[in-house]
Amino acid sequence: MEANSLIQTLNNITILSPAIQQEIKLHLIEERFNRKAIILKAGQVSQRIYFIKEGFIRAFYQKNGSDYTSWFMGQGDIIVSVYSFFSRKPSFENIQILENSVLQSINWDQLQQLYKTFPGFNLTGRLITEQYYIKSEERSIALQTLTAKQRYDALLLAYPGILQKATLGQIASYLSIKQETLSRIRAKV
Amino acid sequence: MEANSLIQTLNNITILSPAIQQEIKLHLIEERFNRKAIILKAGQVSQRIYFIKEGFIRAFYQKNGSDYTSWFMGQGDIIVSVYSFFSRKPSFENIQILENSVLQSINWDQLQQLYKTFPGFNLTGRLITEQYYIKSEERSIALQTLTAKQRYDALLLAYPGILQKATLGQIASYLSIKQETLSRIRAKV
DNA sequence: GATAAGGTTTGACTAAAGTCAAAAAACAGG
DNA sequence: CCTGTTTTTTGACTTTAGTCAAACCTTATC
Repeated sequence: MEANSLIQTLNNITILSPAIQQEIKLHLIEERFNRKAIILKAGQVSQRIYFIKEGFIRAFYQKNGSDYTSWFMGQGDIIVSVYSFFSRKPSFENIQILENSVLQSINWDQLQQLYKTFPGFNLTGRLITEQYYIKSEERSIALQTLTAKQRYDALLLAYPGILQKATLGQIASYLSIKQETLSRIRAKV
Repeated sequence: MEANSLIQTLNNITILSPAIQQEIKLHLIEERFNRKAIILKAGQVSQRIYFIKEGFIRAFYQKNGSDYTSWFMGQGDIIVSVYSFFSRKPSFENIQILENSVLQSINWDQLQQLYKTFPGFNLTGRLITEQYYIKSEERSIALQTLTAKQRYDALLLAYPGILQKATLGQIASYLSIKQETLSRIRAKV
């Protein structure tokens, strides 16, 4: 089995039967995307759920004329605009490639078909959603209980190469501070 | 069928077969809890997932010597310390009754048994988790894009009776501001 | 209905982050 | 390697929220 593939990642969550694996492989497509490409635009309904085989990506939304980064995601992560993909409503967020990436994906209809054909596959979907829920909760806790400097340090720890991939403006918006503030935090060592 | 019961709420998400409904009813217990009772203490592994038939509840955690309210929840909500219940690790948060409540609940083993016996029930679990994920995301967005006053107004709108049930200290900690700041926001009308 | 405990408000001051503008540095293409 | 664009830093100033302490309410209880 190929390293860093979606199938392998799913198998690490819970073993999939050969039949499901076969069916997933049948629909999975692999694509390359270049830096700065937008793979989901706000206003569109998210149609595909992606797996990052290689690369670095962010999700962001705009409000009151500013950008807010929701997430950074790297190799091995599953990315999707949860709200739009699952509710089938227009997305409020954009998904943007930050470094040339190789993504595997399947579309909504195919995923629903998988759930229908293999009810037990809902277990995988549920576990992934639980994991992402916990991540989201951790983010809220960090925003409430850590200083801006501590959040910055934690981000660098989680994504060591991030300074080469994202701009300080993007990072600041993820940390919930202004770029000037981040610049001053960095200056102070 | 009883109004505001867990079974009814689950059926609104996706229709359950009579067999699953029967099995759930078999394990569901209903209990009354009084104001100030703690139904989950930090450090314990969360064993039960609750449905609020009636009442008002909050989850909070302690860090750096302060209380942080994670959630307020009312009638019709399903409550659980997601992290602890699903990972089976000690909870970092407490769940506290704010007004006398009637809760229905089942324990972890019984829920897993349900998932095992009825693989399609994972669909319900997945959809609920998706809903809660979206709520968590909305919370982060509110924290990033709304002023403290706007967050306060939104909370009052979501839970009109909250001022009679929770203290201003609890509300302030949910809004991510100090009690004194909330007091001043209220004074300025 | 006096008292204590819990909860809320106010005041004076401090700290942290935002704003706006401009300068400096880094980068990308021709 | 020059030039325009984007990104990052710096400065002066304002705004918002936090801190600590005291005073003031409200509620429950004896």
